[in-house]
Amino acid sequence: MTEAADQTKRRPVRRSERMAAILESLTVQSSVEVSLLATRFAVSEATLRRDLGLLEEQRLLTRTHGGAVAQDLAFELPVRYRGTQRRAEKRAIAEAAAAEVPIGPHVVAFTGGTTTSEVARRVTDHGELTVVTNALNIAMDLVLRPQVKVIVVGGVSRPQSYELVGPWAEDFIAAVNIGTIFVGVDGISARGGLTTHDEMEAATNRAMIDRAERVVVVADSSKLGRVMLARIAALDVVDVLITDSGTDVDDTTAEIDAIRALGVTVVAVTAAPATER
Amino acid sequence: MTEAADQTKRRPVRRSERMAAILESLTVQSSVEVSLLATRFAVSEATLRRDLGLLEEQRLLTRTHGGAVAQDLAFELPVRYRGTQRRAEKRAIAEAAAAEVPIGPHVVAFTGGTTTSEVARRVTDHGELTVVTNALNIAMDLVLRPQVKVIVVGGVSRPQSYELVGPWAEDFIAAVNIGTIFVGVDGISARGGLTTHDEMEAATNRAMIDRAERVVVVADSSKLGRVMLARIAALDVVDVLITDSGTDVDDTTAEIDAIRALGVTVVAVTAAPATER
DNA sequence: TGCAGATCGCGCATAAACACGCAATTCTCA
DNA sequence: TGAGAATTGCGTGTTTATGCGCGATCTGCA
Repeated sequence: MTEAADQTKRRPVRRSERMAAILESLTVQSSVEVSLLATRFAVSEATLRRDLGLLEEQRLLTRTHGGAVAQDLAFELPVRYRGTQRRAEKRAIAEAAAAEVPIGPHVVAFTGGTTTSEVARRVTDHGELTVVTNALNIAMDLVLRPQVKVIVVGGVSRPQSYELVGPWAEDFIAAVNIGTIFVGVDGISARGGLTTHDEMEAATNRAMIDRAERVVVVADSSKLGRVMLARIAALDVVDVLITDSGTDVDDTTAEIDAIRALGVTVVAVTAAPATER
Repeated sequence: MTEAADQTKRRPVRRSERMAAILESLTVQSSVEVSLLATRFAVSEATLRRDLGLLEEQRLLTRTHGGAVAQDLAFELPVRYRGTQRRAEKRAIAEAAAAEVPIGPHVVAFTGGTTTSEVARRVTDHGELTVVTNALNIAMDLVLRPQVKVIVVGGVSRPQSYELVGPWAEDFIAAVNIGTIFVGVDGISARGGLTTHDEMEAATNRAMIDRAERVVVVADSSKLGRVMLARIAALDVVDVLITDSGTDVDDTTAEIDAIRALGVTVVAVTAAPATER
């Protein structure tokens, strides 16, 4: 498990990598030591203390004498540390999703999730937009872009997910009209519809969908056929599903066909090959 | 338009290709180095930094020293948007502000600003709290803490300031009850009251103040006696002002006395013993 | 409680990485 | 073919990351 398997890097490891590695260690180990980390990364202990200090400042761990221990929250890493999985797929999906947004002024909405975050970044490259979202991380990303007007749906934040949910969120949403919404889900299937693991999130996402003219679901192929606890909506509200043609072709295509049969336009992208064009 | 005309390319490696390749590396690698990329593409490091700069501008990655990391695992300090000015003062003010919050469950609110952001961090070190804020950066910071319940006021984000404002924000606020609110201002004076440079912000802040039982203003001494365009409220709504005893003692104390005369409890902290650089 | 050793925080020095402006080159388009 | 724009490399001064050494602080043990 400890792929701390020393690569015997003569060269010291850069700060960003060190910090990521430290956090990852803490998800399996619950505590780390300054001296060991210093050896592992081939840097001085002073430098390592600085790293730990920075991480502590962000509340991602707690310093102790001789090292650091995990913060409760470090077990469920926030979005930005979870993103490494299926990144190529997400990116390809995001490219395709950008094509769903018409040129010119338009109101686009995003629910939370790593895939939707990626989509949000791509989509907002293309001109002036108004964006509605209940995901804090997406809002933070977009707020710096002058050509994008960002409307954040108020509400209560579920820890671990940057999403704002609850009755306040739903009241807020009722006052907004959305052109195209990009929905991230934990599961999508012909039988189960759109599902997610959290019931509050499901209700809020449903409210947003109800206010949208056009519903686009973005989900990598691992979500296909999966059914989670909370149902967001049935598939008949969905206009388009953008996914990737995963590796296990059998199940994937079967499920895609079933979804198509329900009237959903399915776009299956191929995750980035060696190079594009 | 530039890269649309992607025709024959036999020269080294062009910018658009480099950028595509960099992004692709990041889908597999999570971090890249300037020096290695420069070698790989046979261009100078200066050019590569420019590439990375452009990509960062589009939020497709995050620069680090010596390279870049994929966007979703960038760890930056949320409150970066106004450097290190008067950091010692803000810190000292934040310490004092933490004392204003009673032990035990309590609803605390924060408006936007660098000082309030610092206060929010300190205050939430001390146990269980419910936090209401219209500042995206504060929300992002606190959402990581399991012991804090974060309620974000929905609304439209003003560019450059992470603050959510507007009529939607005010409607939202009307449904919330606040115990103690920490207000950041651009100016505070006996004559002008609490002021800020943006009128939307002023209205939203005012709405939050109206819902609070206790109003604490946090402002470093450079704000004392200043009057900006938009008035948030008169001083009679303020219970406490926390500031620092600045360098030019004459003006500062005069203004503080005037504010005290209006019934405001003024706490003037001394900026950190540590040297400021 | 008091002591020894480990750990820490902090300031300083150094080297790497950086941003910026300028000039030379290459490319685009008419 | 030539003018204008974009791209690139280099040199400048500035910022950032790192390692070392000092005195202060903490941990563990008697």
